[in-house]
Amino acid sequence: MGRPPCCDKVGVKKGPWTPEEDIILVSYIQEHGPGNWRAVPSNTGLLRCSKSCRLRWTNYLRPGIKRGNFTDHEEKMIIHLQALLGNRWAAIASYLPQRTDNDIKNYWNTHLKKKLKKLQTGTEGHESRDDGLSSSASQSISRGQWERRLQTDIHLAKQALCEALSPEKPNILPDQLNPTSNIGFMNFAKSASQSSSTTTTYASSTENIAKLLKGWVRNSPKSASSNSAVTQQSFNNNNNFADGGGTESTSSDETPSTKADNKDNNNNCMELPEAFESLFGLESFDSSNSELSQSMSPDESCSFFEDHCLHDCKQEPTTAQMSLLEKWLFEDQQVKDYNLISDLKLDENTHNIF
DNA sequence: AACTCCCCCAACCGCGGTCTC
DNA sequence: TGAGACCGCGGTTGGGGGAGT
Repeated sequence: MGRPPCCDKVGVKKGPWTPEEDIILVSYIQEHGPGNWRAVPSNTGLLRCSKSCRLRWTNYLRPGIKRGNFTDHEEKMIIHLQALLGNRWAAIASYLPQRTDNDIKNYWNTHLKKKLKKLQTGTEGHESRDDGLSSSASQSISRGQWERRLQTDIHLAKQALCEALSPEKPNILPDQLNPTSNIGFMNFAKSASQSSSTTTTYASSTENIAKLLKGWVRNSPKSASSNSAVTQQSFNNNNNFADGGGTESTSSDETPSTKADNKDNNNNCMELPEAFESLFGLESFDSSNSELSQSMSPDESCSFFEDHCLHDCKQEPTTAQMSLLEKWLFEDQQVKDYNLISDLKLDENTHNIF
């Protein structure tokens, strides 16, 4: 193991990206679409490793990233999902499409961990261990307890999915959706301007780059599909919608992930276990939405959304799924929180973890 | 005003998983 | 089938900037 780092070559630049580099990268992606990162440095002349390029794109330059403060809803969702999924930031990020996994991770580490820890020490009246909430919340839950909860979650997810697949279920219009579950594509158009208030001068400039991409995604056929790089982060990466299904890959650039996405997209009619897997494993779930572009205007998003989510196979309710999932997450939250607390307390009692 | 401390977040690192040949 | 290449993820770092003194 221990593959040598990809960036230890002499002459590879590290550190903060400059606007010039960003423009070069964005221009290249505009032309070729994201993916095939290996080729990016050589083709662009950027003195960056492929990884750095990918990271810069996925965490910063790609369209639709919301910056700035997390809403209460996002915060609760993160807390809840973290308790459920652990530190699987990419998975968590798939529920918060405007946020990158890195953002969520940072937010957790810098805010939520402390906040919950404080809350916990406040309610429990004695200090907790110093190993952080993440570990206390997720690691302290014994595997058995976690699995028990998971069983319950599976049941709830199945119920939600059944409801979601029910034909009687009214279509959920995008503007009725919860802002965070709404994949951000409705709000995307606003996001750049909104977020600009919380970003640095340079960040603003990159947002401008992202804004430029708005038009690009709409106009460029190539950008539509390629997406390998963004697939795993799926929801986050809604710039790949243009062909309406991720069915076309960028010529020779089709990557494994692209194929996986296509496969996922073709698996819309899921059996329940798969559906569950999609809900928790997220890949399928994500990819079904990965085409949705945050680069769309709200109106475009609505129509696209309706076109692709409501008529496409039994996939109808991508948003409905999301909505139900959230419903499941939050309407049930009190119960779950109670369970979590109980579990944590149980752990505390039985394992003296705190 | 100068200095120190602390926080935040962009970026890096290393590993595991997957794909290709 | 196995080795190498590539990608994505999660943990960690460190520089910039704000807050406090």
